[in-house]
Amino acid sequence: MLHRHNWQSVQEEVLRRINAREWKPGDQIANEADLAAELGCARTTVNRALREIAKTGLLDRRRKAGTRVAAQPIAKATFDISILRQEVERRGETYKHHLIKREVAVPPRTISSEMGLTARERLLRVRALHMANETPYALEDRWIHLDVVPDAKRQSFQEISANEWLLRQVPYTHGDIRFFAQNAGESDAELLNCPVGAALFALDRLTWNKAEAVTKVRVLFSPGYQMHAPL
Amino acid sequence: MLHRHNWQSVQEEVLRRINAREWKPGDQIANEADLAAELGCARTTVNRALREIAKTGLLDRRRKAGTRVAAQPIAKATFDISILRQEVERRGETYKHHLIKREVAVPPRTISSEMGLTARERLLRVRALHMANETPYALEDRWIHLDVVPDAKRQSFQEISANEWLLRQVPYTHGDIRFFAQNAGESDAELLNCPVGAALFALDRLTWNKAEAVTKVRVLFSPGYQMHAPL
DNA sequence: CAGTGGTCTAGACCACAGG
DNA sequence: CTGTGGTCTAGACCACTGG
Repeated sequence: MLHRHNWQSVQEEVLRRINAREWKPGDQIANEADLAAELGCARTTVNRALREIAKTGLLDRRRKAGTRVAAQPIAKATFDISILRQEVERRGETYKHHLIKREVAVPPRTISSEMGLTARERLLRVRALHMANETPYALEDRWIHLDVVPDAKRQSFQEISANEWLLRQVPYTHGDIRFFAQNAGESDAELLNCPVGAALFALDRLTWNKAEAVTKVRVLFSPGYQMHAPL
Repeated sequence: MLHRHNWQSVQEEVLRRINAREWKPGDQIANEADLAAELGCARTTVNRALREIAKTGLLDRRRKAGTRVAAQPIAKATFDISILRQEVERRGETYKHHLIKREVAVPPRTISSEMGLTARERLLRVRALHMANETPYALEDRWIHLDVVPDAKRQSFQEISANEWLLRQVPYTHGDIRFFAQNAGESDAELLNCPVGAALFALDRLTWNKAEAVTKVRVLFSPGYQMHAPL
């Protein structure tokens, strides 16, 4: 083994050994210094390679305990969650959106408690239908916390969708996203032009700016929608 | 601005500036050397901080062109895809699984073409029901390429599920995962103990070892299942 | 307490791509 | 051609934690 002088080739070599079962699940592998000596590079380089592998879940690293091949590999899939318009246009289709409703209202209890608000607080609700090539693509139902995003009052969300406006204009610190399946209700079915009861892919997304909830959105996708990622 | 001597605090400071719109979407920011001088640390440290931010999609970096705040932030959500047993047990529930079928058969055309096989090649098919606290959790329908995983012939998959055995024993180089929604068919409904037509969260997963397909699996989850991730 | 990973530093060279 | 990020190196100190 000679001259692994960059971290990618060190990574390749380590992955090869794991793959070939030279290092088996649960095994402790050589420490960074030894591995660096063996491969003929600096410890920093080995560190980089192993750190990146550990992030994928294939290695388990702890000070003093050393580095081990994960006994139970956990696959991590990373999905890009972009603006709906981009998603449609990247597929070479024509994007449009229609505003269905825009009102200030008191949300259901479940929403206000998720967002950490009092039960009576009024939020801006925006519903919109996103289209790809003139056919329904996704149905957006959003609640916006006006105390956090006062500018939203002055936005009609006709020219630009709430989805796009918020992502562009409003910073957030963290959030949470959930994927699930849901049967189309009557109004969903009508808007998405699909049978009542059709299985719809859905997501709920809640974003925060520090301790304050910014917006909560549910998106229902037309039947046939798939979300995919490399593994 | 003094003494940002570790990459996490450099990262915090950069994120703060983006968040506070001191650096706006599309703006080019200071180069690494200048930033290092300003913050009082080595360039390497700034590099680490910016590299990590760029991986989340919030910065766009190119040699010579410099570093810019992403004009259209793309959120990346990372999901842990673990063994079903672990998923159940982590929720504090009791896991069991039942083998429904184990046979060698010719798969449908769609499967064999996805896996890059000739239409007549025979694969091992395993269907199993995964249970949490004695109630159905997920239904697994799997095809295994026996040329790549000959050991699978000797496994009954009664003691250990195919899901777990493969992830533990069989290495793969890459794969692809898809999430979607699907209405429960009659046999799905019977096995999962849910109404026919219920919206089920589903995933298809195809894994490869270099150029050879290892296994293709479809998992249907019981109604109510959610997959979530931080953002 | 001592072994291991985590990180920082200063300096260097290189690869890429903008102008 | 030249500015920028990408990386490597040797050496150092530190933080954590297992034994």
